[in-house]
Amino acid sequence: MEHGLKLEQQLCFEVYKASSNFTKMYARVLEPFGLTFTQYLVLLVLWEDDHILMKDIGQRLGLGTGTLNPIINRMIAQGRLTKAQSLDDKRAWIVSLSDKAKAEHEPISRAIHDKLVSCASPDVDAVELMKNLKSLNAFFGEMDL
Amino acid sequence: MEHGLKLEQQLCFEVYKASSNFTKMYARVLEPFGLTFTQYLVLLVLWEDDHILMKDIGQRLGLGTGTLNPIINRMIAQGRLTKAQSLDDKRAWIVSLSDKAKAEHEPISRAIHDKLVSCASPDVDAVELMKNLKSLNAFFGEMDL
DNA sequence: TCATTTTACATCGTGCACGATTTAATATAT
DNA sequence: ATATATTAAATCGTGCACGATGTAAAATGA
Repeated sequence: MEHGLKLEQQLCFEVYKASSNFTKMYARVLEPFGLTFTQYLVLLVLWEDDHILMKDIGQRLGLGTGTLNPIINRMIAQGRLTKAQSLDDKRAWIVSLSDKAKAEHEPISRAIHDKLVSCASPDVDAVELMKNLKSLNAFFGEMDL
Repeated sequence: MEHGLKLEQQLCFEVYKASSNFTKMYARVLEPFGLTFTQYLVLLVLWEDDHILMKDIGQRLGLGTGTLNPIINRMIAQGRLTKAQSLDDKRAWIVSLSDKAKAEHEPISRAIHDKLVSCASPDVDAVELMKNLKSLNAFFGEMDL
């Protein structure tokens, strides 16, 4: 059936564009801090739970070691994170926030918040959109096809 | 206000994950054809309108020359596309489908369609989701902040 | 006409994102 | 107890994605 295919094609493309648009918007806000969007996501995780394992960060963000390891290393080089071998399991490494990164929580969150407020659109029902996206992602999570 | 910020943070992340999930799903279907998701998007454009300029492809997909040029070159190397200098404007290059790429339209579309049908979820209201995403992307398109 | 600006494309450097492979540590299963 | 398997990270290669810069062609303007 043509119709169903076409709809789904457009859906994947709209999601693709929305992700690109969000990333660009965040990139502009984060640029003065010397942060990328993905690095910001790592900080979001650690601001919520500090001193966690690489694998736990990867699991929360849906990123593998091939992606996450270089990001963490760059953030260590930036002086934002530290990595320490776990005593319980010598394979595992515990990632922690530096004082600098802790101090950045407030100003960065404010910068993002200010941007979102200044952009608020009445045409976009964020609550409804979130609900649909969560269903979609939950669905993807369960199917591993 | 904390609440508004938190919602938007989650929204950008849900969009980010949804895009990643779609890309992975499409990648698996396209892998037997030796195509990436982005290359498939280029084909979607050309299957609709053949013999168009680089800049028009870039505009439709929201990609700049730094991204698009290497993709087009790889697809030329694959024998899927050809590029010819425009006679009207010697700066511009016209991209066209090879016979191979035209012949692939049907089997690739069917493979994608079969995958989507086999995955159809009653929990996801695709129509509603599309509507919200289109509003969101239209909004991004108008603000260039 | 001729200098200036704009446009279309090419190139470069950085940073994801992914799958595949490797290495070391731990768990398991005889 | 020891071979096997699994796990946590690191590494590698490919392919986006983006901004910045370069180049040539075309459009603009005094």
